[in-house]
Amino acid sequence: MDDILQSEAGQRLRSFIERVERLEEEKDTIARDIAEIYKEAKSTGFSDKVMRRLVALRSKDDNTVKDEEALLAIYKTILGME
Amino acid sequence: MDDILQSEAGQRLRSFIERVERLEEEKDTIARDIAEIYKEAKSTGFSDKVMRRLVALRSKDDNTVKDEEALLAIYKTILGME
Amino acid sequence: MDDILQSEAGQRLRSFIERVERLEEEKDTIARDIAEIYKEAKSTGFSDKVMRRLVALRSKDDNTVKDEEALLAIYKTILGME
Amino acid sequence: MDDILQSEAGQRLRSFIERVERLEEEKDTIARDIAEIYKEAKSTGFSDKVMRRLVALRSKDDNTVKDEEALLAIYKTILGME
DNA sequence: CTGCCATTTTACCGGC
DNA sequence: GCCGGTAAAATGGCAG
Repeated sequence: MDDILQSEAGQRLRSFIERVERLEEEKDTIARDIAEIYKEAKSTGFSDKVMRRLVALRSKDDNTVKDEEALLAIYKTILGME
Repeated sequence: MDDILQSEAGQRLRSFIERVERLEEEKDTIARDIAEIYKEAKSTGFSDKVMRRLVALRSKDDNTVKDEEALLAIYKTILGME
Repeated sequence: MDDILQSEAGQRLRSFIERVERLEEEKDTIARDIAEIYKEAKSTGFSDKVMRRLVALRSKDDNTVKDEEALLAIYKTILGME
Repeated sequence: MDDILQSEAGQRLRSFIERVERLEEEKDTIARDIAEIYKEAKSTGFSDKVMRRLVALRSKDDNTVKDEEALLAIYKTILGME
């Protein structure tokens, strides 16, 4: 079994996994930080839900957003949702 | 409208949003890095899918995993899944 | 082992699992049907993405929707997104 | 505006949406039924979490599962996870 | 280019 | 009322 653990392949796999794990940890930390901010904002009276929508919105191409909104409005009209 | 933009609340909201956006950017970068590693590993002959499962597995509490596995085995037996 | 398979508990577990599986199957069938409709709609020129938003919208309480939209508009103003 | 509401396209859109909504309703009902079963099973002493894993497991192709498990075991060995 | 699969994100619904 | 976990939805990447 030693030969497997010490093998080229084994060392490569181990390296890949460890690199991923380190990055995952960083990612989780950041995700937690983001959650913290929303929480803080919420406790100040802002809606975290709406803030999330806002952030998502800002990250998208402007024209795409406009187009979709326009289409949505049309569909609403067709369905009589004024 | 200037009063809204300049208001305490306005400045706080702006600050929250900008902090989130900065962190989101970092998170995306890391996510890309992780994807890169899996891709590289895959091109070396490893299964990225199984590697992902492995990473997920290692991130969980050992006893919890053991307990669930044990229970799962029992249920399988009961159902005749060998 | 026969005693486990034949036990009260075993029979109950089996029954639970089988009932779930039957329902899951039905659920999947319906999900597929829904996907079909969106696909058909898309091929007729409608945007499936916008249609999904529309359906989601209609399933929510009107006031909730209105309130969120209003808040979003306010936040946009604060951030100078016209 | 009447022409839009009465138009071919309008009627088609309306029909699509309504069909989707009807199916979504059915889907929700079934989902509720499934939740009920798990709840009942749990109150009888079974782990709903493990039962869910079991159901998921059974819904997958046997060989795929076997192959992945085998590979996972190999990777674990390589990493010295007993 | 389209459909499929996996991942991520969001919403929901329990328990505490 | 908050938080955790769970299920659903949406997005993005991959293969055919």
